[in-house]
Amino acid sequence: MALDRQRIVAEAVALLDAEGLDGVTTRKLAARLGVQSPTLYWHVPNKAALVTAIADAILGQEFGDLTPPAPDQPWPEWLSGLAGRLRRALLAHPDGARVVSAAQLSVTMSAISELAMSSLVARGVPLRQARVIVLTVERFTVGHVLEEQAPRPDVEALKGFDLDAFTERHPTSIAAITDYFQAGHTVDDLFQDCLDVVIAGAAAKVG
Amino acid sequence: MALDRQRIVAEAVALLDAEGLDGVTTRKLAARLGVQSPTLYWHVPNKAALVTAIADAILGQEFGDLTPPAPDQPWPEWLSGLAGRLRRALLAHPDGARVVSAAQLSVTMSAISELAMSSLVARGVPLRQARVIVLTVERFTVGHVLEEQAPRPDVEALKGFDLDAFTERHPTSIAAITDYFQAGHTVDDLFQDCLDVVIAGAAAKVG
DNA sequence: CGCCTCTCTCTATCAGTGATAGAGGGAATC
DNA sequence: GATTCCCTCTATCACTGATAGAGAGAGGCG
Repeated sequence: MALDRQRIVAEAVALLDAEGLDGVTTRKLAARLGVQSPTLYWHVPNKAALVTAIADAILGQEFGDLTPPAPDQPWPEWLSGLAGRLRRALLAHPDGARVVSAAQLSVTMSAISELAMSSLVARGVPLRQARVIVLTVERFTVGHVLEEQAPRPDVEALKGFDLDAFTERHPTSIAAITDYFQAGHTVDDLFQDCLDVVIAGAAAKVG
Repeated sequence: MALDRQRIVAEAVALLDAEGLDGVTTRKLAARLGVQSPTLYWHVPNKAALVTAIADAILGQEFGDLTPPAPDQPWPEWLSGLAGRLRRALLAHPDGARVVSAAQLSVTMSAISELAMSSLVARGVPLRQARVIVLTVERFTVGHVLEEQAPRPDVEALKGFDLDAFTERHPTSIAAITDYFQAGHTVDDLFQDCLDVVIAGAAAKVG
C-alpha cells in the first residue's frame, strides 16, 4: 500500500488510540507503517504539523457533516448540541482535547467556528456577540474536556497525599462532589450542567 | 546557597519565563542552579511533579492572599474578579495556561475552587449549582488563556496558507475579528466579554 | 579519637526523542 | 540509453527524562 499523508494520519490516530499522545512518536508511527522514521518527513514537515493533522482527523470524524440549525430550531439549543458533539469528538480519543488544543490552526475547527458564528448572525445575533458567544462555548468545551481527560495522579504523587487533611481543608468541594454523584449524576451530566450555564448566559446577553 | 525544593521551583519559574515550557529541561534548570541534573531528582521525584510545583508557584504569586467577597459585594461580581485574577496569573508567564492545565492536583487551584464554592454557598447558592458555576468559570478561563497563549503558527505551516481562500471560506469569522478590533477593543476586552457571558449565565441560573 | 550513618551531589550511562544529511533505488520522461 | 524526479533508506546529531551507584562531607556516638 502506498504511503501518503492520509495513511500516515490515519495510522497516527490509531497509535493515539493505542498509546495516547505521548505514545505518538515518529519511530512508533513509522514502524506501524512498515517504514523508517525519516521517511515520514518527506510527507509531513514536522511533528507539530502531524498533531494538527491528527486534530483535524479527530474533528472530521464527528463533524463530517456540518449542518446549520433547522429553520425551527432555536440557536441556543443548536449551539448546545454543537458543543456536545465537540465534546464527543474530543472524548472519542485519548488526549483528544490536548491534541486539539495543541493544534495550530485546524481547518475543521475554523469551519465549525465559521458555521456557528454565521448561523447565529443569520438568527439576528449581532456579529460581535456571535463571535463572543461562539468563542466562549468552544473554549469552555475544550477546557472542560481537557480536565476530564487529565490523567489520574500517579502513585508517586499520591504517596504523600493525605485525604483526611484534604477533606478538612476543602469541605465544600468534597461535599459538592459527593452530593453530585450520590444523586446519580454522571460526568456527562456535569458537562451538560456547565454548558447550560454558558448557553443561558449567551441567551440572556442576546435576548 | 543551599539547594532545596523551593529554590529549584523558583529557578524553574525563571527558566519558564526565559524559554517557555519546552525550555524547562532538567539539564538547563540544573545548570542555572550550578548543579548536575541528577541532583534534582533527590529533591523532586520527576518532571511532572516539577511542573505541578511550577503551577502552584505561578498561582501562588497572584493568589497569595485568598479573600472571600466583601459583605456588600455581589457574588457574580466577585467571581468575575476572581476569574480575571486567574487569567492574569496565567498570562504572567509564558505557557502559563499549559503549565496549570498540565499540573496534577495543584493545591493552590484546589484552594481557589474551595474558596469560590464556599463563598457562593455562603451567599445562598445551592451546593450543586455552586460547584457547576465554579467549574464552568475555571475551565472556561483556562481554555481561553490556553488559546490566547497558543504560539503563532510557524512560517513552515504558513507556507501553504492562502489568506484569500481562508477569507472566502470564513467570511463571518474574519469580519467578526476585523470588526472587533477596529472598534478599539483589545484581547482583554474579549476575555471580559466572554467571561460576562459565563457570569450572566451563572447569575441567571441562580436568580 | 575512630567509626558510622545519613544527607546530598557527583559521574556514567540508558533508552528514547525529533530532526537532518546525504546516498541510492526505481520508475517515468526525454 | 540517459536523465530526472520521487521516495525511502542508512547514519548520525543534539538532546531528553531518568536510574545506578560511587563518594564527599557533616554529625552523632562509642
